[in-house]
Amino acid sequence: MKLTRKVFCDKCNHKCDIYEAAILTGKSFTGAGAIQAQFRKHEKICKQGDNVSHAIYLVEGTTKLYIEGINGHNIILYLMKPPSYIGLLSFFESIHYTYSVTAIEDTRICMVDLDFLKRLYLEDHEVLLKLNKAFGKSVALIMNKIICLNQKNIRGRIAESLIYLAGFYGSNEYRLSITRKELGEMSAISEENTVRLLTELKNEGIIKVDGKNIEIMDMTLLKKISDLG
Amino acid sequence: MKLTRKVFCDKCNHKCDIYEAAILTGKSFTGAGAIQAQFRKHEKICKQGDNVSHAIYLVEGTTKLYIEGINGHNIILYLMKPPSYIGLLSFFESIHYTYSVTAIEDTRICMVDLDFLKRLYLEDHEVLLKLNKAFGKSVALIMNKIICLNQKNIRGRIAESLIYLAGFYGSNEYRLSITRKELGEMSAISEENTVRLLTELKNEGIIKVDGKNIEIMDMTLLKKISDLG
DNA sequence: ATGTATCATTGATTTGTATCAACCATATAA
DNA sequence: TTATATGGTTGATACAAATCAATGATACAT
Repeated sequence: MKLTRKVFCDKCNHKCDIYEAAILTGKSFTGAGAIQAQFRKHEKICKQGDNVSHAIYLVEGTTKLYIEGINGHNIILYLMKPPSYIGLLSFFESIHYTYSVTAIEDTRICMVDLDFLKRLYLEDHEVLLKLNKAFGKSVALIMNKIICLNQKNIRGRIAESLIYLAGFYGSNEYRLSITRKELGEMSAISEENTVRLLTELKNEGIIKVDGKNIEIMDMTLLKKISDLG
Repeated sequence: MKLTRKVFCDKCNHKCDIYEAAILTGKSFTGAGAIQAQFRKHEKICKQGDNVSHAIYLVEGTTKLYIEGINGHNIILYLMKPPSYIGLLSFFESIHYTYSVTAIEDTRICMVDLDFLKRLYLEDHEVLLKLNKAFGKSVALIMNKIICLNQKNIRGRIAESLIYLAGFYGSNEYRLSITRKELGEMSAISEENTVRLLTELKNEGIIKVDGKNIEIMDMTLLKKISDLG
């Protein structure tokens, strides 16, 4: 593998440490067509409709991946934490992003030049299989989302989102890194109804809510609510 | 390329003519891990949840690709006509189908063994790029669908479906190969409201409806209805 | 310390859309 | 030939969820 081009981060001017590319390939090598960048909370990492020039890889922080809909009405498909490929779904069509990604925490990313990545996967098919696998996972998620949003009532939808978040944070007790409005956007519910449902579930003793802190008290019941929709 | 395994169709016992695999690769070669099968109208070609063992390629006929939702309530993502890869979206995750495909006309398909296809794309990267491209296109379509179904009213949704069908059939005047119920499933509308909307648009002179025959009279207006949602 | 934006909450009202019910037309099977 | 299923249509009704409106809480900037 003779990929020796050294590059520097265009934002912070730090040399990219390449370990992200190493993760991508499963190999270690020196020098790569990769640059590093940082984003602060609320900053947009990639924008729906923009040209895709890099494969973006999340190194640190949390982001939301969402579709920008009609008059500022978004749908959040999922949250992302490292390690994950941000630019993935669009990499394969390699024209325009079909979604946007915004940092919900301060974030560090690694941008791998698409041409470079193509060379990578021509030389190493493992890269490709990894990408494919992650890709397929996203698609499965999206399919489920379509059904959820269209066929469950708002109670079932928010239950599903709360369960998803428990998985995302790795615990039934977590501190939300998103606002009520965003929780609504995950479930295609208005902000007001999102709040109402949270207090409703709280009053039923299914969850505990204290500001941003959520605790799922009765996961079995919550799952049932999600399933019956 | 030494892919010489000859196979026969498991349904009709005819030898597969391999031209589909040739299309897949852009090359012609003799013998392949591909079998051919036929399906009649209403027959299911692949089923959501089933194992993915072959890449399925549509050779003749028309199919619908849909997600099976809660209590028999489906959402049709799009229709397919040849040439197109049916098993595509799930090939990359290569575990289970995340959707179902059913013939809406008598259909002929070619099933390419996944292991065979993997060998193909290890040997020829063009195959992969083609698959990726088609894949990306599907994803773009799905993203749009999510927004459409969630943020447009039923009038905007059916307008979008009618426009989509015009593109699919290649003319503003076409004969529906799907029922009213299925037209509704394309737009996540109940069958009853689908019918109501069709007659409504007819009475407004925007479309002509005569049984299965649809003609879009005022495409500009229909587009506006679709856009304003 | 005061103003301003963001975020959260609750109640009242409206409306879009599904559902229910009945009926007709046509094709297919017994 | 009469059944029986499938597809299409229309009207009346019910309800889920968005929207509107008002208000409080918290954080942030000047």
